[in-house]
Amino acid sequence: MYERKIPEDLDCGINVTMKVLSGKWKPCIIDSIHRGIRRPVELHAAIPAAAPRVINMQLRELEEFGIVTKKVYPDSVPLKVEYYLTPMGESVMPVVTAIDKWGTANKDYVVGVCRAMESVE
Amino acid sequence: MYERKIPEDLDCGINVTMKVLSGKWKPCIIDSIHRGIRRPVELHAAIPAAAPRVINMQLRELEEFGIVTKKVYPDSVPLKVEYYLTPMGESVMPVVTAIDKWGTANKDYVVGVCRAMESVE
DNA sequence: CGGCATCCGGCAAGATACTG
DNA sequence: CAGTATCTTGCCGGATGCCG
Repeated sequence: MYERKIPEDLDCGINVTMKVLSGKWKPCIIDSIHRGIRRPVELHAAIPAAAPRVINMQLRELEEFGIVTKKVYPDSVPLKVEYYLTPMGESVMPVVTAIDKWGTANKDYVVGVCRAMESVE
Repeated sequence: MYERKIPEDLDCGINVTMKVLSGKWKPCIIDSIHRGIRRPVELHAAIPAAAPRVINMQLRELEEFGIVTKKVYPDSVPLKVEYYLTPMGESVMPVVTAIDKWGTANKDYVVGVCRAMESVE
């Protein structure tokens, strides 16, 4: 669902959620924060494939939508920052959980299909 | 969540689902088919913003993953085709439903945030 | 460490036109 | 109506480098 930029027709509930969750790593990031991974470096360690810059971008987008909040420790050296889910962010968890659950349950199947597709090309 | 093409790291359940649902209109299409909208024209009517070509592309991708099946009526003039959810497709419905539910519940909030963002730029 | 600036490539998706 | 072929484009995200 992470996808491309979203249908502007926000009448449909689906599109509304898409608008907020669209971004290659947003669901992963939300899930990670929910699990207690709060600092950008840690997020990058948890999701190595996502470049720090991208993580940062997506965090700010999520912040704009009130899904996460940023807490800065100004006196900390080196600089320390933490992200938390807001109540609104917590309310999206059922969506993220559903995504994770289906993916986990059907991982083998999907991987199988992917392999088959690759071997054809 | 519809998003860009997905993390190849299919260890994470989230990425697995992303792999299957990524595409600007896939969740909408799945939801529509589930509601009994089966023909491409009807789907286009239901989702006017999605060009027929794109709907077709995404249908084929969903077909590759075994989420939908195509039924052709060869003797029908004009040509008639119908798409159905497979059992695997039905199993994704909880995800789609969760997406729709959250979006519907928070539509006003999200629209509000979007407006605020626009007026700033 | 956190995060902004910049440059660039890829690819999904829009537009259009054409077959069966 | 269903679907393909082309061409074009918007823009997300990857890569690097630098600053506080």
